[in-house]
Amino acid sequence: MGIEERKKRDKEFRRHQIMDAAKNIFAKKGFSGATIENIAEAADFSPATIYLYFKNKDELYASLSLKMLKIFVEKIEFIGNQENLSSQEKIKALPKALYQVYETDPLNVTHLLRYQSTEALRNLSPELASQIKDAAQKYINTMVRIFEKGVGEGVFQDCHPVAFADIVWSIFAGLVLWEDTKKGFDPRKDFLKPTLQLAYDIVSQGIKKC
Amino acid sequence: MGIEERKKRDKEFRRHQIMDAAKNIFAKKGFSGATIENIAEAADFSPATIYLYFKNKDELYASLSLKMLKIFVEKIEFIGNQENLSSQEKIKALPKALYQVYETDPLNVTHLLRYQSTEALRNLSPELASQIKDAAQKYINTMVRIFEKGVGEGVFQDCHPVAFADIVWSIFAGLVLWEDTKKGFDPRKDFLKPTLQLAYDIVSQGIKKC
Amino acid sequence: MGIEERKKRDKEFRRHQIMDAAKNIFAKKGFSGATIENIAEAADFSPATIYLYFKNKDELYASLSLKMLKIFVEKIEFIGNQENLSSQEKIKALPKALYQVYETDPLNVTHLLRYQSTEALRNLSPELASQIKDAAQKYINTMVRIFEKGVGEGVFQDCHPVAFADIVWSIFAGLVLWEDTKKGFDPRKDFLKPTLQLAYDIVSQGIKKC
Amino acid sequence: MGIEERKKRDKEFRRHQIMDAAKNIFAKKGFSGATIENIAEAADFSPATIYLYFKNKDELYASLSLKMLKIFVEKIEFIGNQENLSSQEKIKALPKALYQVYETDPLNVTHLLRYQSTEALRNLSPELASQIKDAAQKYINTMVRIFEKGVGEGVFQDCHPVAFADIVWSIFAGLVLWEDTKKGFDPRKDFLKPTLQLAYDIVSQGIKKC
DNA sequence: AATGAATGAGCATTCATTCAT
DNA sequence: AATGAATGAATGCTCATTCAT
Repeated sequence: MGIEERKKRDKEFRRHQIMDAAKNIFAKKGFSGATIENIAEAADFSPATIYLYFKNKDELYASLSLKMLKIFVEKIEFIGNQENLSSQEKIKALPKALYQVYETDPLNVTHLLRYQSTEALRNLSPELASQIKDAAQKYINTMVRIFEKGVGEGVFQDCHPVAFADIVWSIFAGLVLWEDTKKGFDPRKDFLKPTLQLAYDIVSQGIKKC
Repeated sequence: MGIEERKKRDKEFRRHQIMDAAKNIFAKKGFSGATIENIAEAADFSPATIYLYFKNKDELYASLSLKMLKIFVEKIEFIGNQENLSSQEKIKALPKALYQVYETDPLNVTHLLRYQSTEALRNLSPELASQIKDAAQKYINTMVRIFEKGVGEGVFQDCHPVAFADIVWSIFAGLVLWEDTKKGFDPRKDFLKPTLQLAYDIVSQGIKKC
Repeated sequence: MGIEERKKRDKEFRRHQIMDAAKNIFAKKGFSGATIENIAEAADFSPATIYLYFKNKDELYASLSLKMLKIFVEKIEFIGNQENLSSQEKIKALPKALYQVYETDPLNVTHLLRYQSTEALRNLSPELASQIKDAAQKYINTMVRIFEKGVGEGVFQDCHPVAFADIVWSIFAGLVLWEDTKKGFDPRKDFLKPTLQLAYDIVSQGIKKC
Repeated sequence: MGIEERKKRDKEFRRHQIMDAAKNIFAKKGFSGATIENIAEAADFSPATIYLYFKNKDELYASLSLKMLKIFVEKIEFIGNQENLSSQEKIKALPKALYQVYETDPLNVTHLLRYQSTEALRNLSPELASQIKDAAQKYINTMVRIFEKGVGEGVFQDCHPVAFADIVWSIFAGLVLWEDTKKGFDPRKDFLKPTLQLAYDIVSQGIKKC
């Protein structure tokens, strides 16, 4: 009993060891720049061992994405579940929450957002693909719920709630990537935080029922 | 003299021949999926010839991006210059204009937006890099001008104009990529146009001075 | 004692379990196409377990060959021992007998004949190698006896009996492989049986003393 | 004109350079033992260059086989065309001719015969496959012609001529492989030549009309 | 101007085999 | 006896890029 469990935990632990290493390497070198050997080395394993834990490079990368995605979803759900916040306040809470996740690991967040849907994410095992889809769906559901409540309360204008959820996410993704682009030209500049703030201010203002 | 000019025109013509071919191949196969040989073949040249016109694969790709970017800038400038439109109307004109460009060549636009700032765009020749920077700057200038005019007229709330320009662009980029992602899961769905519309409606509403 | 024996039998049983599985996998995928993992799975063991019963992949393969070889030898010896057959008739009985074995498991017979002496069969453990050699020797002895009897009786021409044994075997091997080759070009054709018949008719005619 | 031709010849020359190198490496290490790198090195080229001349390892190997096959076919056709030989004599001339080719390059002949129809020879480009098929067909045609002439003249017994051609080839192939096997057990022994002789003596005797 | 020819450098993945448990 | 876990070693093939002609 104890043995079984310990083995399982060990295995899970090593899986994470690999994912951690991969996270760093991918962030540093990009998806195609990173080699399995790099990752293996960083994880203190042999390349072949990586394949005991992940079907292939794509799935390893996708696992990382999924993990990140889940963190985002959690954050959003947390906001959605806060009974003491008004719908307005929930929208206003978004930029801070999203930025917090971004801050944890800027490179990987940027990466996730950029490669949201590259070839790398096609050809995944069905389970992984559906897990990713689930996470995305959860996000949408939460955002829709927040929005519809506001509409029901008469504080938000009535419009397509899923489209709204899309917009909220896209603003975040778009800004992260765009700021990244700009940083490419001039590395000193980093206005992501205030710009995010502004963007969601505008949005929350823009959906208000006058 | 005439000869000189003809030569130049010829050269420019062949450059475009290559870019056209490249555009299709990149769109079809993605950046790393496309090979110089593919492109050369499509352009009816030998691979080596490509290098007479472009320093390397990255620059070829970046040239394409630049071209697309210029089209966007043009469109935006055109809106900015329309004297008969109010500041409000100019903002409202954005989604249609941007979507029009998108429609021209969805794959390449998506591609441009995704790889805005990948490694591919580092290591460019200084000229090309600065040309891209210029185009981006032009876009920002135009958008800033539109916005500041509205602020001056008291119809827009006062906030950082460059941040506003960033947001406007990011919404577009973000939505295009996100819709592309969603299409990856369910190819039938394509709500880019109405969602863009809604997004800019919200924005134009959100920056209005009450 | 009883326990000892039971253990031995069990072990032998599992050995055969593996060999059976291996036979199928090798036949289906060829020697290099087959993986120990494939075989282990088919035998309901883990790969590591295979190595408790066979030194390595080569030996596992060779064990199979040996088994097949023994079947051939048996058949030939059976013919050799039939007192009621004349030397002539014994030669004439060969094609049917050989074909019968072939029929049992065409893929594995073909395989055995093709890889009779590949690298796979070098590096064997001495015991296995000598067992294979023994089987081959037995075959030769039997064939030589048959032939020499015929010579002694004055019905066969006098020639080198071992060479004769070699020829008899080679015709069989050669035809099996050649028919296999031809089947590669046109899978419908399969004339092995009549061609074997004809070949041994010619031989038995050819060695007759006029 | 001269330039074109010289280029072509050069190219052909390098192709042969590679084939020569490959021949040696394949013979020394076997098909799967040989690596492209080995071959490239032996041919004084880079691995990538090999692929300019051959689609892949399989085709390179098959080209070698084809070459060898053509030599065999030539030899046989030469015999078939010799007007001054009787049908009997033609059959009797076979072992010497076949052995002569064998002697040129025993390793490769053995190899060809062993892998006549391995996976390596599947997946070939249609041209190459058909060339090989053609060569085989030519051999059969020649042998059939020889045999049928003998039948027509009343010196050979009447039997299926293609089967006869198959047998003739199979005896050669079978004996070469079998002698190779035996050499594996005891390298000193090499009785291929006399055994071939004997085999075809038996055959020519066996098909004679009494 | 154009290109045929050549290549260096790179890389995901496979698998037989070992060994601690 | 059985195996889960780990790995060393191996390799065809691709492709951007260069350069002599």
